[in-house]
Amino acid sequence: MDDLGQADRAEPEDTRVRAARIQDVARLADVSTATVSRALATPERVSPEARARVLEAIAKTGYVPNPAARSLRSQKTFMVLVVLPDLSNTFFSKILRGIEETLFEAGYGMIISDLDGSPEKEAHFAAFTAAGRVDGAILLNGHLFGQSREGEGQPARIGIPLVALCEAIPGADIPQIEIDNRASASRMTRHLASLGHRRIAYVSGPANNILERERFLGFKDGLEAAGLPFDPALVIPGDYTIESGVAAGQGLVARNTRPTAVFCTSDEMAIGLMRTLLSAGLRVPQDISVAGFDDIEFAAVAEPSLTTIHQPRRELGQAAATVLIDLLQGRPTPKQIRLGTELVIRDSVAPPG
Amino acid sequence: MDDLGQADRAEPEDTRVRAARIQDVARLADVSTATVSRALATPERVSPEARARVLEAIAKTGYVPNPAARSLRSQKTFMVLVVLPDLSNTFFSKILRGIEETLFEAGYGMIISDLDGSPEKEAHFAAFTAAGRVDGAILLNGHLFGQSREGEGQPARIGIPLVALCEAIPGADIPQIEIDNRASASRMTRHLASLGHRRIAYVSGPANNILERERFLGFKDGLEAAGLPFDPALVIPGDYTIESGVAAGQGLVARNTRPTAVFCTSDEMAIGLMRTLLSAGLRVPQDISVAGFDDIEFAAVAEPSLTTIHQPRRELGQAAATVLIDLLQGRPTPKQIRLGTELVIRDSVAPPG
DNA sequence: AAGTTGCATGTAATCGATTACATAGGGTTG
DNA sequence: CAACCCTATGTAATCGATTACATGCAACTT
Repeated sequence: MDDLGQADRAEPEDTRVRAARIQDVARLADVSTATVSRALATPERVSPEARARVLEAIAKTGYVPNPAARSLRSQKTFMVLVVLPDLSNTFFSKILRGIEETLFEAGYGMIISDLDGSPEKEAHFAAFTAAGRVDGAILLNGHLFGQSREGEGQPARIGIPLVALCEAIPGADIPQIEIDNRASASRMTRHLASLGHRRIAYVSGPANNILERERFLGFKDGLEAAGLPFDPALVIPGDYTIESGVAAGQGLVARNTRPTAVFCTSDEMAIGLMRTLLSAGLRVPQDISVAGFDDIEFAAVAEPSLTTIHQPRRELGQAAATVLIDLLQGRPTPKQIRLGTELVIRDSVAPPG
Repeated sequence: MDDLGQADRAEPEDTRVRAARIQDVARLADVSTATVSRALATPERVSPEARARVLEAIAKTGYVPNPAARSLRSQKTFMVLVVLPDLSNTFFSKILRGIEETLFEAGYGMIISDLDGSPEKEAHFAAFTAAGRVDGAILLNGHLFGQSREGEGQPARIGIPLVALCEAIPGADIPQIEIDNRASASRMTRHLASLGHRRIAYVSGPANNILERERFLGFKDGLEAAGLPFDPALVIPGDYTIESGVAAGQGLVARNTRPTAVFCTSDEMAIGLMRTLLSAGLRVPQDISVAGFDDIEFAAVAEPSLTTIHQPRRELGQAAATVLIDLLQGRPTPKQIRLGTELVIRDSVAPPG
């Protein structure tokens, strides 16, 4: 019966080669499939001789375990979902790299979901995770799946480990990996003030964004620490994109009394804003200082080079992946990790003229 | 026996909720599992009444098919691997977005592999695909898995559909999605020549890179078309990164006779190079013109704004994903797609001073 | 009315691994 | 030497879907 079964499928003269199965390895090594499986998963539980024969057979057949079968039985996928709001944003790419390399070393693959502000996409990926296609997820988008719907702090329960990266998720009982946005924004504001700036404008992120809220608080902290009044007229709405920086710049150019310094809460906005100021004939930093936030690659080669807050993006990604893997493997994890930032002083900020 | 089997696993008072299985749906809808499966896969083969009951049961249970089980049986994963040389490179992010959105609409997920120049990572992902974790792959890295080893045009045979994006893979019998690099480079060269530039430097990509080879041929085509001689002394090595642009700029600054225009084969190099020239007190474009290639987001807001070749990055990604999906679903596909580029004229290029 | 066709559905084999349980054999202990 | 334990290994159930094959029934043909 066994032989018949084997013979049945033994038609290798067919056109294409079928991938080797665990049975093929077992037969070649003259052991059972259980031993093959054990030789790979728990080598210490298999005799050295058997192990050697199995490894040889694996090398000979080029056997690679079928992940679908493995996952079906063990309920593990060795896949992690990374949810982000905008894949084409420069800021995320280095973070992704940090995530990817850490996951890779631990044997996990990375599936990316670019939500792009679409609730249906979000619903799809919620179902996706619920269906057990991934073992865990890293959320860069600032909220849990379906949190908008459910109100409260009780969103659709996803039964897998989650980690929030960069954008902390208020009320969610999951590890948060982030920088201290408030302190960093305060730091930059104080730096500007310490150079003598008294009228400092603030180009914001999107309303309701958690980063924006923190940075805005930090901005006000900084003003207060420097003994400067807060003037709402100096708050310019933005959304972290180059385009919104350009728009903010146009608004500034049109004013008759201008601030002497502008603190943009992303480098992309700062670069877009500088561009607009320069085109209008203003000089940076002589006429107006511009500061950014993030320290993306282009900050150092902008003209003038950009004074900004450095975020350790790669390390943020690595930390998030590490925490998630610890969660997945049942190790204890911290509830919160805060990585330090640095004030990077370049040429776009100077004392007021 | 059936009942016993059911009773066996019916311990729902346990702590966590188990995901609904096809059996749960079948029982609730009072049909067999086969009918549930058919109601989803081939609705026309199920009576309207049964279908309605199944759909209702699915809604009630929140059933989502287990992908591991489905994939084990049907040998399909609905996952696509995207292989790229450097995830943190700005150039790729918009392409990725084009790929992701197209795959998503067709019901496919995207797994990303950042090779980072590591042969072992490449080997890992070759095994990964061979193990059937993905249905197909989009290669942005210019060669097939293991092509370096095997020599010739006969690399380790991966039994799944592949598509090459941006970097054509010579000798590989797979669809290629790309722009006409040679014609585009020629176009830019002729543009510079037409403004009166006679000494045009060329900052190259990495040696042996297929894009580099094509663009270099285009550069020489352009010179020839304009009746200009080719001078090897005006070829400056680069590797598409900002840093190599900076280095190229330093080399230029140190020369006593300089070209009047520099054609950089990536925007990142052009921006790094401009930065260095400006820091050295040279004016762009008055003293020296600088042109780029790619038209990344920052090209328009660089100072001065960058004259470059626009690549339709999102559309490239979409086209590659579309072709791959067609391949996966057995539809006929073109062997090659070439998307058009555009010469974008901005401020970094002017007639020689 | 008997035979044929086709639709809707159910039964059970199957995909390929993991792992609970069973077992054989060697070693240790009293 | 009997009782016991431990190690290495095998047997077979199991994960949850898909799908080949079987079946029952209604409608149609001659």
